[in-house]
Amino acid sequence: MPKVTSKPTTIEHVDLDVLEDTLSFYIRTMNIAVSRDLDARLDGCEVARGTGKITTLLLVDSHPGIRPSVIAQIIMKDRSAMGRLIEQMIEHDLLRRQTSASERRAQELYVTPKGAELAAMIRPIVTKQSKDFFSFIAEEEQAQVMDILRRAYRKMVGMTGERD
Amino acid sequence: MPKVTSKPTTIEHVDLDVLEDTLSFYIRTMNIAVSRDLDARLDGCEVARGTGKITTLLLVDSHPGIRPSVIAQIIMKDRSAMGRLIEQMIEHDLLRRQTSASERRAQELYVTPKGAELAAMIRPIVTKQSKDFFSFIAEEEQAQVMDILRRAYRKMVGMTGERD
DNA sequence: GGCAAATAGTGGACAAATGCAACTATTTTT
DNA sequence: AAAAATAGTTGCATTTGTCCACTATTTGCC
Repeated sequence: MPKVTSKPTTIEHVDLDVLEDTLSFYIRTMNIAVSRDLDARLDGCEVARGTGKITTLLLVDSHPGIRPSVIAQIIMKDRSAMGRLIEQMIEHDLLRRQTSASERRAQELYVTPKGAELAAMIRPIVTKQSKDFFSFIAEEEQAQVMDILRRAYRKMVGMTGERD
Repeated sequence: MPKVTSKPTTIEHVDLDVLEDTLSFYIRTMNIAVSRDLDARLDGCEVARGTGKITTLLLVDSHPGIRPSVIAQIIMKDRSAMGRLIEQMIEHDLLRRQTSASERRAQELYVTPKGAELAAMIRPIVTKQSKDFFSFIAEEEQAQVMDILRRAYRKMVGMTGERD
């Protein structure tokens, strides 16, 4: 039974119905905002727009030889979307691809010099953007949210938490 | 300086570079997952796919006469995107539109009987989906995250926190 | 009163992203 | 040796978002 209010003409008189208490609503909405902001800061940077490019670049940079399918799992894309993303980044001369010697079905990804340079440039930007964007949340609370979401994420993608 | 690990073939040996500590990464990633899950549950429901339809329906239902532009602010879309969304929902006979008597530039939105019915059906689904999806996070922590994100969201869209 | 600026909504064009399903190549199972 | 699983590719249809220009109405100012 929704509480009914009439003809609100400004946002201040609106309540969000059940969405008010729905975590998914806030995740979905904050996503739009934070993504937009990030795109704005990375404007022209060859890795703007859409989730994935940044993660892919950083991941390949710090895990030379990593496979597309592994990245796909991490960013939750299907293989075809992943393939296109990589194709795009190869055309931009950020990545290089070679089929694995041991597993000739699979590929190994490497950054190009240009890719490495961009990764180095982007790393601090991404970190700063997140901090800045959420700056109206206290550091402590940011950490808290992140900690919780990190655990959720890890369970979801099946990371066990062990490092190598 | 990224820590370099070589050729990971499974997700368990991957660390996320700086993204590991980047709140925006988790928001963006969880968004993909939660949206997909929601779409799956609402399959066929006329309001699946993409942020906005659900929020719009619930909002119009609980605020009869609300304006498109107000909803646009809430879900962070531009007016043209909002217009198309509404158009679509009108075609599906979920909403009804009439120009405001006092402000002939503006419109007032109302749910149709079918829209009201759908809203009633959807409300519990949305709530449950969020709870279920995040069920591997303790209730308490869910509430904590939600509380923080809610405040962030409100600041962002310029809600002052007063209710009507 | 009348003109300029702001606000609400519409419409078109265009570039991307997404998801699905079919297809090849390689490896593993049985 | 055949069947099933895995990695990646390709094509297609759908959706989405964005940008920009355009109309209508209202408001503010001179």
